[in-house]
Amino acid sequence: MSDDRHDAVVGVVTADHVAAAAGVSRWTVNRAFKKDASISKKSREKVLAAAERLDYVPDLMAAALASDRSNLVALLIDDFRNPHKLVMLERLTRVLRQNGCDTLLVNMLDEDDAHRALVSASQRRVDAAILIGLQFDDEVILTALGARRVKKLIVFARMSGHPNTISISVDDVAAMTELTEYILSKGYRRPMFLAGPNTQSAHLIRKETFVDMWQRARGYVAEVISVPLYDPDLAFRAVAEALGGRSRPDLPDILVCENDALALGAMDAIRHDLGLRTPDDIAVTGFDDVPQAASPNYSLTTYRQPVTAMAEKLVEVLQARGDDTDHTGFRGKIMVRGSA
Amino acid sequence: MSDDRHDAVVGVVTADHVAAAAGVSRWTVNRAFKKDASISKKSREKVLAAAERLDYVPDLMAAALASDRSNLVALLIDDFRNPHKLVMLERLTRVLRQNGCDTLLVNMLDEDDAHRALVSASQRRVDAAILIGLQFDDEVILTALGARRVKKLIVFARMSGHPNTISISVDDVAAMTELTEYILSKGYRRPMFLAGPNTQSAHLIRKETFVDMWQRARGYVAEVISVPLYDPDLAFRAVAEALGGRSRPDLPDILVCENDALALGAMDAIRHDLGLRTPDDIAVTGFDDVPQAASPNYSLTTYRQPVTAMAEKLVEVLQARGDDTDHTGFRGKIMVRGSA
DNA sequence: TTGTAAGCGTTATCAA
DNA sequence: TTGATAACGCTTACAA
Repeated sequence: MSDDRHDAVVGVVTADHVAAAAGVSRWTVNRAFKKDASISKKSREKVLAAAERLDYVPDLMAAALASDRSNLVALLIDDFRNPHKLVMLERLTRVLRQNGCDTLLVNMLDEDDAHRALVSASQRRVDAAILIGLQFDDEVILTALGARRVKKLIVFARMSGHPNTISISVDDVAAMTELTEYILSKGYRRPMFLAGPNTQSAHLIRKETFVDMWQRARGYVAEVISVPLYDPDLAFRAVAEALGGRSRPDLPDILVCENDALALGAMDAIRHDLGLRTPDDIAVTGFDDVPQAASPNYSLTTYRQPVTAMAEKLVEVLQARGDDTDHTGFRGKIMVRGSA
Repeated sequence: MSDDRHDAVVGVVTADHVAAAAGVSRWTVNRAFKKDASISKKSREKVLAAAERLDYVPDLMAAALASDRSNLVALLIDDFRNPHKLVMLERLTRVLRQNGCDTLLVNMLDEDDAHRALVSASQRRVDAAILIGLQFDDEVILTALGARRVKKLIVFARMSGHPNTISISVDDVAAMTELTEYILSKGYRRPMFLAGPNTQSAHLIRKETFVDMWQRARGYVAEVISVPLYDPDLAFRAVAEALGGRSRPDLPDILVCENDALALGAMDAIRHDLGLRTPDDIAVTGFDDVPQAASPNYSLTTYRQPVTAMAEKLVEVLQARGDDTDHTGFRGKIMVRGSA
C-alpha cells in the first residue's frame, strides 16, 4: 500500500487502530502487550501482528496516567566533578533500561535546589527518586525532601540512616576495614586521611573506621584533612597546602583518600606540586575504582564497589510493592595496584 | 487543621481541589499556572495562594498527554568512557532544566540498540531526541532512526549532515584549522594524527582538516593512526603499539589527537609505556578540554567547545515550533597549556 | 475574563 | 477469555 510512508507520519497509532485492524477490542490489544494477561495465544498473535504492521507501540505516558506506575525513575545527582558518577550513570541506566525502566536525569544545582529537583521529578510521576552518591549535606537534602510526593526515596552508593529512605550501598565499615588492614600490613607509619565533605555522619564512616583502626593498631591518631566537595582540584590544593612547607620526616608516608576523585587530585599534588614520587615518597589509596585508577599513570590502589549488583538490587527494590529496608551490606573488593 | 499531615499522604492534589479551595473553576486554576494566560491578577493570586496551601503542583504527565508538548527530551548516549560526556550531561541537564525541560537519559548499549532507544524515548512522548557526541557509526544509527516517531532529532556536538536531523556543533574545520596553525607555528616537523572511529564523514573532518593543512604547509602527508572507539585505554594501546619499536628519529614529535579522551590515553602511553617525556620528546594536543586536561599532570593543549552556548541554542531549537536548520558554526577557543 | 465540553491513550474493574 | 464503563489530570477548543 502507498500508505506505508503515510502511516508513520500521520500522527500516532493508538491501540484503537490496532484493535480495528486485528478485529478485537482495544482492551485485548492492551492485554497482548502485558506479560501475565489472560488472553488466548491466538488473540495475542493476531494483535501483535497487527501492531507490528501498523508500527504501534504503547504510549507509556498515557499508561502512567491511567495506572499508578510510570516505570520511570529520577536520578538526582549533585556533582559532576567526580568521574565515578559517569560509571554509576552508565550502570544504572543500563540495568534500569534492561528492566523496562526509563531514567530521568535531574541535575541538582545546589543544596537549595534539592527540593525543586524532587518536585520536578514528582511532577513526572516517577516511581522513585534515587539520590546518587550525594556530596551535599544529607541532612539538608533529606529535610528539603521531607514533604515528599515521591513514592520511594532511594539513596544509592551512600548510607543514609534516614527514615523514609532506602539505602543501597557497600558496607563502608567492612570495606574500609579491609583497606586499612591492607595498609597496616604494608607497614606504613605516618598516615594522613583525606576526607570529603564533613557534613554528615554518612560521610564520616570511612574516616572514622580508618582512624579508629589505626589508633587501635598503632596507638596514635592519624592525621586528617578534608575538602568540602569531592573535587580533584580541591584535593590537589588541599594536599599542596597541607604538605607544602613540611620537611621530609614530617610528611606522611601514605595518603588514605575517601574516594578516587580525591585520590587522583592528591596524587597530582604529590607529584607535580610537591615534586615527590608515589608510592616511593608518599603512597596513596582511593575508593571506587574509577576507570582512570587503572591507568598506568595513576595505578591507584582502591576499592571497587559492586555497582552492577547494587543497581540490580535497586531494580528489585523498585519492583517490590511494599516498603523495603536498607541494603547497605554490599561487599566490593580491594584493587591492589602500584600506588600503595 | 489536623489534615495537614494527611494532605500530603492522601493521594494527589489535583487542579480540582485547588479550584474548590479557591472558589474558581478547574480551568482557571490551570490558567494561573500558564505564563501568558488571560486571567485576572486577582484570580491568579487567589489560585496560587490556594495551590501553595494545598501543596499543589501540576502533573506534567497529564499535561503532556493532553497537549502535544511534553517538555521532555531524551538524551541518547552511546559511550560513557569519554569524560567529556559528563561535562556535556552536566551542561545540558542544567540548561534544559533552567528552561523548564526535563531530561530522559537513554543508554544506547550498542549500535543495534539505537532503534530501540529511540522507540523508548518516543513512548515517553519526548519533544526531541538528542544524540550526544555519537561515536557509533552515524549512518547506522541515523538509518535505524529512519522510521522515526520523534518530533525532532538533534545531533549535539557533532555534525551530521543527515537530512531530518538538526546538528548543533562547533565548526570543526575552523577549530582544527586554528589548532593546526598553532601547531605549525610551534615548528613541529613529524606529526602523527590519532583519530577515532573511522566510520563516517562526521568523524573525519578533524583529521582531514589537519592532514590537508599540513600537506599544504609542509609538503608531505602526516601519519595517521586510529582507534575504533573514543576510549583512553584503546588510545594507550594504539600509541604503544604504533610507536613501540621505533628508533628515536622515526618517532613523531607531536601527536595530534581527535579529542581529549584519546589524548589522555596517548599521553599515558608516551610516558608510561614508551618511557618518553611530553612535550619534550613528543608533544600532544587534544580537543574538548575535559576537566583533567587542565590538571598539572596532563596540562593538555586542547580546544574548548562552547558547550553552554550550544546547550542554549539547543533550547532555542526546541522552542522553535517550525523546522530548524543546522547550527554547526560555533567557535570555541584553543587552550594552550604545557603539552604542546 | 471565565466556564464548559470533549478529548489525550491508556488501565482498573466489573460484567458478559 | 473478552468487552465495556469509568476514570487518570490535564489542555484545547469554544461559548458565556
